[in-house]
Amino acid sequence: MAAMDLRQVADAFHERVPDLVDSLTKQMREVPSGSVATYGQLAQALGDTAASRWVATWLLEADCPLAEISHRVVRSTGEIGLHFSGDVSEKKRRLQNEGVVVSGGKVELGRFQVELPAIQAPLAALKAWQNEFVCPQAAPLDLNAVQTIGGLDVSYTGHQAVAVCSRFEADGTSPLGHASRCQEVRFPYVTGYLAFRELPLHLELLAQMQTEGTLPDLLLVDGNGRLHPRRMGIATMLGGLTGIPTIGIAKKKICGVMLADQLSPGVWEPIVEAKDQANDILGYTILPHAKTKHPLYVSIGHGIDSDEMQEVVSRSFAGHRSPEPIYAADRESRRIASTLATA
DNA sequence: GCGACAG
DNA sequence: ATCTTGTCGC
Repeated sequence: MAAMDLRQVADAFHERVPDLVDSLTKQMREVPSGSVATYGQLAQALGDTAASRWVATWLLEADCPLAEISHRVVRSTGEIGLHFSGDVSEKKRRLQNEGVVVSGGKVELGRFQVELPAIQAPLAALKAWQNEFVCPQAAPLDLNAVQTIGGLDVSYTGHQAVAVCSRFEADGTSPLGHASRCQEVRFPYVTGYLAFRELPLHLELLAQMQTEGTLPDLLLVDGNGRLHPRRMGIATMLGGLTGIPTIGIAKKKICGVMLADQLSPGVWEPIVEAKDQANDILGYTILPHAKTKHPLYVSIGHGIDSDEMQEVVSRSFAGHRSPEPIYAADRESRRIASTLATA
């Protein structure tokens, strides 16, 4: 594939990422005094109930611009839930002041729940993007032609994020150095949408590396690839956007089930959507070594097949839970993030 | 009560 | 991911 201009790819992607805080703010204006909405209802209005936890935690943040009306958002059970002041009775007081009846710690939703007007649902649009995204045809990977492998990870200090790409030789365990990029992050973490939070960083970093001539031939990405509710995890989207072969490496399972009953150190076990779909392998789980009880979840990103993926990841293990490129990127990004903490 | 889902 | 003390083990 002809080399992509990653500067342009990064700009185009950034352009398409919506501002969820803006959308939530607009929705909250539709919840008047004397009525309530639920966390899930607001998330659904944004396009996916998967965002309900983010809605709840965002409204609890001390510096949230919506704090003064956050008492109007309650749980789907009618329980009033938590309040940013740290005092639940304060939330109850505010609700009662606005005419909302709270009895037994609960609000009668049938009587007080607001009806939200259907508007632009940013998460629904992103979900559609994931479903429709087609990775450009990639040339078959020649593992012997791979010179360098990169590990990509991100650490945070508040809303400041630090992305690091750790470069390694093709053996997967010989370090060559790091490249890093710091940036403000607005998009929240919502299960299934990690790409929209972290890809802007990764793409900026890779565009920078392309300029320096240090772009790796293969990338290990923190997060999933095909092992994703819509088969479009961050590793897959990154590979499709850049044309660089990618592998997704996750420490926790996002979906699917393991076919086998047991896990043995060093053995790759397929993950499928359900046990009656054994022919459609989404990814693999593996215990890197006998010392760990917690497995890794590895899946194809883009431009590489399962055998090659297992070969590359297996030879990148060196005593840590994660493959060395990911482990190194994790440590370096945390180091830099801790540097920014008091700055 | 059960299930639990990347960073 | 981050917030956090001590504690167990190489």
